[in-house]
Amino acid sequence: MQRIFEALASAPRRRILAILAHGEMSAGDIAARFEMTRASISQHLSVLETAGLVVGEKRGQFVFYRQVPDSLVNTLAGFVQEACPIGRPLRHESAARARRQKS
Amino acid sequence: MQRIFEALASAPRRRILAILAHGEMSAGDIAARFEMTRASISQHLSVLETAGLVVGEKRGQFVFYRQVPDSLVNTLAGFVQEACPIGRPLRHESAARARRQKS
DNA sequence: TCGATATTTAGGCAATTACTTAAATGCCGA
DNA sequence: TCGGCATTTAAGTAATTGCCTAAATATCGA
Repeated sequence: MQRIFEALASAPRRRILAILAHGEMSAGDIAARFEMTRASISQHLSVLETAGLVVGEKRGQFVFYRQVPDSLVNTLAGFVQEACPIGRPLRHESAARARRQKS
Repeated sequence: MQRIFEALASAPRRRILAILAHGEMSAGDIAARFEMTRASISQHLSVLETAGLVVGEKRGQFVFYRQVPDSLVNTLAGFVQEACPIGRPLRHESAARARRQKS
């Protein structure tokens, strides 16, 4: 929980998650999308992995990273449930609030 | 966005949000729930307010804080949409993933 | 108006973060 | 087995964070 939110506090790390939303990718290919050294990206990946948001799998010369399913969304959903005004299931929040605000 | 995730990276600040989920509360009453000086809580409240997650309203001697509706949930929902494997609406995530995992 | 209460602001300090460059590790193919 | 590529680890540095204490600001009630 703490580690997940710390991981999400960094824009490059959020961007890495967005990239990995489309499928796995090697560390080098990820790094190629940033203007930052490979070492720095490796550190970001390690933060994400420690938080349990991604896993890296070494295949030959490369390390392929992918998202851990559920981890992110479950944490955020759980947090929203205790941090948002009670009695408002996550799935209805947007519409329900819009209605309430209008009236 | 950046400010919101930075705000959420702190456990005390997340706890403040959870407290304010039940309704508004004065800065002092919030601070009373923490083992931390009022000055520190005031700083946390200021971070949350700068992020647009809460607003403080001065009434007499007190400043009452409350959550800004939608702000948190909309940001998180928007982020999940681009950071999670595509084609999975937030409202179905938990159940759908549970089913998928079972099969 | 005075003294007490509520809150914020200012200044300082220790710990952490986010980069960097350089070196180490591991795997591949000639 | 050697040279080269992919990646991580190590070490250093500048900037930021989170807390504190002390001081400032504003409001209340007598």
